[in-house]
Amino acid sequence: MTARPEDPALTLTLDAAIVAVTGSRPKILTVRDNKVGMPALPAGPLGPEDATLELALRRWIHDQAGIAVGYAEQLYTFGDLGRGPAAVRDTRALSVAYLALVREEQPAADAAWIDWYDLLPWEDHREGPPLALEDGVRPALAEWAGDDEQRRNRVTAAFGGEGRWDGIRVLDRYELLYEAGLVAETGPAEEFTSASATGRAMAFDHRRIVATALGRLRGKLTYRPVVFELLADTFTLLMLQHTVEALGGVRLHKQNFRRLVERTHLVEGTGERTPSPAGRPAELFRFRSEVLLERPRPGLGVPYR
Amino acid sequence: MTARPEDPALTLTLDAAIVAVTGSRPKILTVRDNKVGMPALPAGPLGPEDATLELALRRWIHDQAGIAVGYAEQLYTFGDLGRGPAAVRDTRALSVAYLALVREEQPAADAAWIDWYDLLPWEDHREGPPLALEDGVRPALAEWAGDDEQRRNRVTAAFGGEGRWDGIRVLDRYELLYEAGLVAETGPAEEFTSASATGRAMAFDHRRIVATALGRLRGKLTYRPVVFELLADTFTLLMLQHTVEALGGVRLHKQNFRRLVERTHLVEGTGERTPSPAGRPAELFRFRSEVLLERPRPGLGVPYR
DNA sequence: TAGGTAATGCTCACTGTGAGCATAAAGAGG
DNA sequence: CCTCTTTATGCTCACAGTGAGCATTACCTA
Repeated sequence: MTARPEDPALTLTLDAAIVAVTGSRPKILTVRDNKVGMPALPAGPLGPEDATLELALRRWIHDQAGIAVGYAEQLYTFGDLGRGPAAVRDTRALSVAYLALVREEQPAADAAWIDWYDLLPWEDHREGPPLALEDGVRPALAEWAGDDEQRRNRVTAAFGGEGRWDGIRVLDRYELLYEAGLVAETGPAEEFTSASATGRAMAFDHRRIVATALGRLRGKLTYRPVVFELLADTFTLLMLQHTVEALGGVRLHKQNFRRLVERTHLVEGTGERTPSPAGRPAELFRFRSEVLLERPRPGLGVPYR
Repeated sequence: MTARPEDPALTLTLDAAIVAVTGSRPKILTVRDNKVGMPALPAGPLGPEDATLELALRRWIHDQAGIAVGYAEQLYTFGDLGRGPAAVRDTRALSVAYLALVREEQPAADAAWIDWYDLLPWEDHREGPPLALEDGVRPALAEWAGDDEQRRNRVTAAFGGEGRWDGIRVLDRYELLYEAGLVAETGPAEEFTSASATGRAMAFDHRRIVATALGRLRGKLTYRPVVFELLADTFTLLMLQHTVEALGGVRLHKQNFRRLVERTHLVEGTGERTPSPAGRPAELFRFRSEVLLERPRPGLGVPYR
């Protein structure tokens, strides 16, 4: 019952969900996979020289895309049989997925930033319950579930009942849609090809990885000040709020958000103010890294009811 | 920038942190590693037939230890150079670690259940701040940090300042102790060999995995009803409380705990009562799985101040 | 029958949070 | 200069959740 290496036919890649927020748009970096013709997550190898997985990730992202990753966090390791490019389908394609945050939408060779609500449209509730959800996904799921109580319960758990929406459960929702054959990756590709109710498809299981990343990020917001990894050094409270809203997929009460941010001492005002395009100019703030020492779990959570 | 398999000298194992709670004792299943002479986590291979990593894990745990795992969750993938058994040190020893929960301390061949506070003594605050922490770890860390503000801050962040203790940060704490050379795995093995202030050593980086598991489990308690995976079908509220306390490493206010459990409708009373060994007999409760449909994030969190 | 040990009920103060109302400080257009 | 528009900012109120205790009830054992 000790370690016993096996399974020689094994390939390993590091996949990265590289996230940036531009204004109110959360973006994710994708490359075009020529074989499949769909956007894919950038992936790189683990070299024999790399001391740790995370260092390997940072190395190849820097080498290949010229991006210096700030925050990085391991997400999940995917290793189902049959995943990965067809070329290696006879072997096991293992991939360790990472979430990486960068401050701006940096230009990268051969790559494109995609709004991740184009990939997961039902996750954006900033303008109220999205049509993609109410008119697209829910009815389709209801039909899929039929009278099967098991299925109905799973739908309820993932997508919530009356007024309930748990922003964290991104992966549950994607997996349910996948199983129900409602995403282009499984279902009838024609019906849902692109930008439809169930979003734009990605290569392999990459959309699952994106869903994992979004869920993890939403969860982490609450107890770690990760938002600031996505913002410039100084920012207005509204910019901060927009960033949190973009990630959480929910709109927040402005005054209460301000109160929360100030009460928790997450930021400190620089004396400066922005030349505002319209309206009263706002003060510029910066992240107070000292909070990390003062409170146990500093963060800017989104209150999902 | 697409997937590009590499690094052929790669071995993969699945390591499992199998957890049970007996009364008020959280336990973890270990095997004896004869090479190193220290307890190790059970590990198994990923076979070519295994459809998913989790199924592989369940398969070999069942085959080797005769244990049927209830809840299982992927924890983290470890792949630093130089980790793993010396025999494979020329290759990369990759290990995908899982957390698994079982209902009772089941007997298993060639394996032993260890109280995990023997491994991480500074994590048990049920009887107040543990001596291992106040008299052992803190002074040693203070000495290690010296005047280095960077180090002092890291100590504060992980171990908390006045009265602050974040139960979740188990891994941060272990890693800091590791880096400070205060655990037997790195430091002078003589001083801290066993049951000392910095706990019992394990083979390889397995104590790191245990720390990851404990941290994850403590976090998950708050928003998923995982405790019930560790309890029998019916239980008294005190048994439930003891289990939560065992995992959280903190004592709870009895009446308030009861109020919380009842208000959230996590359990329902069976009419039955326990023949109590002493005192008034308690009602037996069972988990109400319907909560999963009723509230977005049902759980029994431990309020770390 | 008294004492010990838990289970249960209930109160009170305080904090955090959701929702609004109201005011201040800019730029743009007349 | 005055007014309108657009944000930023201040402040209040009600209410739910939570930490801490006090008090009472129900069994068992000596």
